This record gives sequence, C-alpha cells and structure tokens, in this order.
Amino acid sequence: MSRYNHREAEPKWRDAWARANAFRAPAPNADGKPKYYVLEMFPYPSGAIHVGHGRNYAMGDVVARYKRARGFNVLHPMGWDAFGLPAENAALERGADPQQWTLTNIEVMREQLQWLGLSIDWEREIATCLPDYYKHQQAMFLAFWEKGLAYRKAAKVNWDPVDQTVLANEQVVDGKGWRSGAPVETRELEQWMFRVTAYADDLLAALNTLDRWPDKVRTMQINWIGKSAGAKFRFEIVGGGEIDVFTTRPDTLFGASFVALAPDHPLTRKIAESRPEVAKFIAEAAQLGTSEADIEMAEKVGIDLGVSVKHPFDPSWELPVWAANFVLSSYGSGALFACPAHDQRDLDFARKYDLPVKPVVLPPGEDAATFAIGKDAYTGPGVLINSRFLDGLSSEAALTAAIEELKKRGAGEATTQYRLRDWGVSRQRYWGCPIPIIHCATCGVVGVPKDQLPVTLPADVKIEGVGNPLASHPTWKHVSCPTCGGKAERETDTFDTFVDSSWYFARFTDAHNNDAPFDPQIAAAWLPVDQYVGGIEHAVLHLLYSRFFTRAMRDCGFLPLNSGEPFAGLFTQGMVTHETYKSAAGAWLPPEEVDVKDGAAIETATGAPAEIGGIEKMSKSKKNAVALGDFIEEYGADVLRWFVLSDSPPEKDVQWTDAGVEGAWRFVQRVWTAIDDHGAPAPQSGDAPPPGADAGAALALRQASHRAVTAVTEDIENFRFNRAISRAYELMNALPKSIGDDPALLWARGEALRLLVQLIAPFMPHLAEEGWARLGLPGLVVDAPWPAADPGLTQQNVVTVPVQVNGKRRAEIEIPKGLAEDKVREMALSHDRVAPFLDGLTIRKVVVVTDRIVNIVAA
RNA sequence: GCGGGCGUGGCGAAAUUGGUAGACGCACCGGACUUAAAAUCCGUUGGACCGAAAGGUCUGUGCCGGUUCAAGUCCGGCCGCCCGCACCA
Repeated sequence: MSRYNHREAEPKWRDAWARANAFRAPAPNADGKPKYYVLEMFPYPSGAIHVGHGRNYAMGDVVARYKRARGFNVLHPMGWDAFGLPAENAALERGADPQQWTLTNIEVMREQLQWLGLSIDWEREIATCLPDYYKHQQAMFLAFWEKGLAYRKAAKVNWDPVDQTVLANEQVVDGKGWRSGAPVETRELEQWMFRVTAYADDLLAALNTLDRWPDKVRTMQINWIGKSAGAKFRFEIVGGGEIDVFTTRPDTLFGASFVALAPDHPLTRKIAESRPEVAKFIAEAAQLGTSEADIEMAEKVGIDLGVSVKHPFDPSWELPVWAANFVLSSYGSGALFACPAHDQRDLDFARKYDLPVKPVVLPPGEDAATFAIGKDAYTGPGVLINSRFLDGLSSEAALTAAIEELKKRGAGEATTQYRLRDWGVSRQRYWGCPIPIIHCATCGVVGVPKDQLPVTLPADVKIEGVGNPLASHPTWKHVSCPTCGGKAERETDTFDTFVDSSWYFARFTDAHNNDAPFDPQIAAAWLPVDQYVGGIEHAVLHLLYSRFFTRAMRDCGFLPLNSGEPFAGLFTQGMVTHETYKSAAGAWLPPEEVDVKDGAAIETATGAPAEIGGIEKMSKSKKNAVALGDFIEEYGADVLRWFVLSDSPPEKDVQWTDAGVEGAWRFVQRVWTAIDDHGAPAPQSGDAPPPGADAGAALALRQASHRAVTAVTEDIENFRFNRAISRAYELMNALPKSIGDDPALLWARGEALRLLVQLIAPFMPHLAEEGWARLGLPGLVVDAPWPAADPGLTQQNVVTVPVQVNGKRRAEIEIPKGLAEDKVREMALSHDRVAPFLDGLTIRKVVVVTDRIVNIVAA
C-alpha cells in the first residue's frame, strides 16, 4: 500500500499538462467545437498570494475543466491588473522602483498561481503596465475622443487628500476615498471624462438581457443608473434671468411654495458676491460632510436669496428663491421647485422657515374641505385640488396635462434624468497609463499621433508622495506640438486603473496583436465571456465601466459585438474568512504564531495569552491570511481547492479552519487508498459489464456511480460546488468494504473508481490524474470526455414511499415506480403499521401522489 | 428612509421547488487496531419521553396567525441579522 504524495504527484502532472499543451485555446470555433470563455477577475500583483485568492480561481477552473471535458473549446486566460497605487507606495516606503516592484511581484505570483494547477492558457498572459498593452488603450482613447465619447472639462471632482488624486463617484464610499478611507474634498480641475451617460438608457435596458447575472448585481446597477422620468422647465426670474429645474412631479406644480438652489448654484454664488451672509451660508454648507451620519444629523437649513421667480402657469404668481443645503448641485440642474405638501423634505424645510404648505393632491377617501397636511407629507396618488385647470384629474392624468401645458407655454418639456454621471478618468499619479495628449499654447489640446504611440512612462522619476511625479519630472512633459511644432507640454495625468481593466477580457482573445488592441473578428468570436467569476465589490464599478467600454469599442469600430455586453454569465463568489488574533499589546498576530486550544489562544513562541478577534476576510493588514506557498507544500493544491469549495455555497463566505482542511486532506487519502487497494485495471468507458453486474451489490454500486454522475453534472452546471463535493463523498461511502472474489463487483468497483476520478477531476486535477494512471486508464483524465450516466442505471424502478396518517408518517412501502394509484392506496391502507392508527376512525380521503407520498385523512 | 437577501442541530450546510427535515462535512462520544499515542477503520449523535432490548411516542426549520390532505418551502403580521443605495427633487 502506498500513500499519496502530493509533493511528487502535483508537479509531475502539471508538467504532463504543459507537455500536452492541454490548455492552449486554439482559434475560436476551431475543430468545430463551440467556444466557451471562462474568466476570473484578474488580480492586482500585490506580491502576496494567500489561500483566499485561491477560491476565486478554483471556481473558474472547475468550470473551465468541466466545459473542456464537455467538448468545448475553452478560453481560460490569466493576467495582471498591474497599474495602481501600491507600487507607488512601495516606492515611497522602501525606495523600490514601481515597475521593478510590479514585475517582480508578477513573477512570484505567477509561480504560486501555477502551483494551483489551474487550466490556464499562459501564452495569453498580459500585464496592463506594459506598453504593448497600454499603447492600444491610448489609441482607443483617442478614437473615443474623436467620437465624442471622451471629453475634457473643468469639473468639480472628488479629491482624495491622502492619495492626492481624483476619485470617480463610484470610488467614493460614504464620503470617503474607497482606498484611503480619507474624507473626500471637492476641487475643481480640468478632467478627462468618459461619456458613460451617452449609454445610460442602453446600460439600463440591457440589464434585462443579462439573465445569467445575479439579480443583486443587476439591481445595484439599476439603482446606480437611477433613471427618473419627469419634466424640466424654466422659472423666469423677476427682473431678468432664468432658473432651470427638474421635477418628477409636475402634477404638483400648483402646490409650489418656493424654489430652492444648491449652495454652489451659479445664481447663489452670484448673489453671494454682494451679500456676505449668503457667502457665509455657502461656506458653511461646503464644510458639511457627506457621510451617512453627517447627512442623517444635518439639519435642513437655507437662506432667502431675496429674489423671486414667476410661476410658469401664472406670471403674476411669484415664488421666493432660497438657497438650501439639501439641494445637490450634481443632480439635475442643481435647483428644484418645492411642493411641501407632497414632499417630506420640502415640508420639513417649509415648516422650519414658515413657508406656505398647500395640498394639491387629495388622497383617496379624504374630503377636500377637511384635508390638511400635518407633520407628514402625502406622497401617494390621488385627485388634484387647488390646481385650477388640473382640478379633478388623477395624479397620472395631471402629470401629462401639466407637461402639455409647460410645452404649450414654451416653458419646459418631458425629460428623463439619470443619477449616473460621466466617468472622470484623470488621475494625478505616476504609475498608470499616460493619457496621450499634448497641450499646445497655439493649437490647444492635441492628441498624440498614432505613429508616436505608445506614450511611455519615464523610468527616472522621484516619487516623494506629494503631487504628481510626472508633472515634476524635469524633461518628460516638454515636447513639441505635433501640429505646429511649437513648444508644448504633455498631459501629466494618467488613467484611472479601472480603464485598464475595462477591456482586458477582449485583449485576451488576441493577446499578442501588435497593430490593434485585438482582431475585431477574433474578439467578436470569443466574446462575450461566457462565465465571469469575481467579487461582489465590483458590482457597480468594474462591471459598469466594462459594459460602457464594450459599447464604446463597438461604436468606434474596434469590436463588432452588437449587444455591447462583455459578460454573458456572472458569478459573484464569497470570500475566504479566518479568525483574527491579537497579542496582549494589541498587535495583529498571524495564525501560524498562535496556538488555539479549547477556545483560548496563546502565542506559540512565548506562551503569552492572545486575544481571539473577529472572523474577517483574509487580508495582509489583519495578518489573518494563510500563505499559499506554505499550505501547498504541506497539503497540496488539491486539498486547498477541495476545501475552499466544500461546505459553503460558492456565493457565500467560507471560513478557513484547520479542522476543515483536515477533512479535505483525509478525503484525498481515502480516494487514493481506495484506488490503490483496488489493484486492478478499471473498465473503460463503453466496456461491457460482465455477467452478474446487473444484480445484487454490483448493480447497487453501479446505480450509485451513475447517479453520482448525473448529480455532479447538474451541480457543476448550476454552480453548486459544495453539493457536487458532497456527492463525491456519497459515492466514496457507497464503495463496498470488501468484494470477496466476486468478479462482477470487482468490475463495478473499478467503474465506480473511474467515474469518481472523473467527477473529482475538475476539483482535484492532480489526484485525478494520479488515480487515472493507477487505474490503468489510457492517456490523461484531462483529455477524457465527461462521463455520461447510463439512464438504465439512474432510473429508479423501485421507490420508497412514505405513508402518512393525518400528515404524520406511519410507514413506508416499497413499490415499483409508477404503480397505479389504486394499488398504492390498497397497499397503504392494508399496511400493518398503518392499520392501528386508523382504528376507530373514518377514512375521509386518501391522497396519493405518484411515487412520492400517500396521506390518509381520517377522523 | 428606499431597494435586495437571509433566519434549519454544537458548527458549515442539504432538502428533487408544496410531499419521509437535517444528505454530506466538521466537532463530539463509543468501539477496533496499538504496549501507548498518532494515523486509519467501524459505529452513535436535533430535543424530550417510554422501553431491559428490539423498538416506539411526542416534539422540532426565528416568533404569531393563515391557506392546504400536506408548509423549512406559499400568504399576512411581527422580531432579528446581512448587503447595496441614500438630502436624487
């Protein structure tokens, strides 16, 4: 008897796959095989890889290996999201060169990822920080610019004071920078923007077509895009000028009480020039935080600006104009008309400043004579009152009529407003893709000509943590204007790294194309990605930007992909979590320096007591990550892959525990021992079973094996890896302990082991190959087609049916499948365990559900 | 506040979508092997009760109610937890 040695077996089989070029994806649609593109969100090369990362890739790899066995031409690539702040931080902290630091990390991480035995086509590896990747990005940007999908404007931006750069709206979380956690400030800067809003409607509507995306993610995108239908119209200012407003409730226009402007609305600012108290108000409003708590606590305050506007339906009716801190300059036109009776926020404000509250919508069942607004605004539908020509109309009809009237008077029109805003992509950073633009005093903003791309980063920069190293570089930015030849300066901003990751999935389809981002036909043949796997944290950011990018690439002629959808199927996986530990002094302790016994922890080295903290996502900062390399050395990649996919459903977090790992380890050994003990070649697929295999224990085992095939197949198809794994345990448990000298049973066990090996192969590919070879089967399991269950063996011809009396189970009967109802009824009623419960009762009804259950209702 | 999800043994979880609740794993306990331990293998394990045992009875999926022959699953109302968005006019 031998023991399974992963240290020998795992590298051996990885070599075998490499020699066989097993994972090389040929041209799409080659060999007449349908294509299948599996992709896991590519990693940032931080340098450290821990077991938590493994789960994401293990899931994708199960799908890739399974689809491959099912006869698909599978594309499963890997690359590096290699630009970003940590490289600059490393430069700052220990003088590392960002490029060297990044490339070294990639080397280390690639090797570690390869230890996992992933079925990756490494020939397609890309790194976004290399010019042969980003030069195409620069070319695409220029095409977007030409098409009007990229533009430059002075915009108020979210400024992260710690990272010293601009953040996109999507990167501001609770008013804080998503990475630094610092409160975001507002600054006005010249910015490059991507016109995401050009596709707002399509980005929203097409979500309906993404039926293999989690509803949660679609909902988040719907909310983020935030479509509201309504009207925009103008108020004429008494004494000249206009104020534009957007409203979803034009039906309540006769309930208007005042107009409110954002503190930084142009008119507010203009008035502030002559009125210091308004200027003071603006300054105070600007100080207000934007975090959840701040908004919750902040009182609604305003100031009367001392101007009036004319009501659009009655020029003789004047409304006061206020500036109010709850009006957002970034939504609509930064101004609104307030109808306190039917909007809670307007009501609070009106009560505070004693402004009129006039109800114009009568709720059903209320009397117009007595209806009044107290502390709560009425926001529901009803019948219009106090509204002149709208009186008596339903809210719905009044809305249409009000818009008609606005149109007729030339004051406004129906419109759709989106919460979604354009994507600001300029970052004041060194380690990013340079924006290929030259600023010339004479010619203005000029694109770098295509034949001069790429614009590469200078290697000799000083990174000091203040400002943009590109801007302070002595020579890099000084160039001559490509148009007039005069003195000019390069744009020193670089792209948000989310730009890099918005098209990498397309680059993988044609990763070595030097002339274009990718061949349009090849990319369109592989795309969309059939199965994308990644974290829920990208539900809005990366996934929305990528959807924008594929549309922009399509409309600029790069990618003939009609739908514009990059990812047909999306799966958002849960994290791997682990207990955290702290020393008495409060420092985080890595798990390998802590011993836990009976719920108490001590530091291994010193024996000092340690504190057991919360269960958190594995991370460097909390030191609760289990290093991948150490783990694989001790247990092997298969144990890791098996463990992270077992027990918890893949969309949920899984907690890393040593005990759980032991369970996976034990299973590996059990499988190996069973195969090793078998000691005979296994029958191949299609071999005829020997006589006697159609009865008794041999038949039972064959049925168990084939049912396992059906079940595991279904589970993998439906992303239920934890259940697929439990099926493997069941099959393992079904193997007979001893088979005596029964040749039929020997044959059935060989078949069971062969099928077991095939079923676990997507999860534990190394062990599967080792078992395949030990069972004397030809070739590699990785090249074997997925097993098909014999329907004759998966069909049950005898079923066990429970018999209930008044809903309580009293007996079981074994019946041939599909037995006629009256026969079943007879058997149930005459069952000797059922009769006592019917004693003295009258049978009212007997419910027979074929092959399922019998329920006798008696009283 | 708005939107979405969830609540099942000591723990992670299953449950053919209305049909035997707790598959499978972990942990625990008992047993075998061993001088002993580790490893391995076998077995028990939702709770309460009856029984010497075989076995049996009752009860049980956050709480209250409803629909149904039948509810973890459907409906109504609570309670609790998690996630997303949030002064969006």
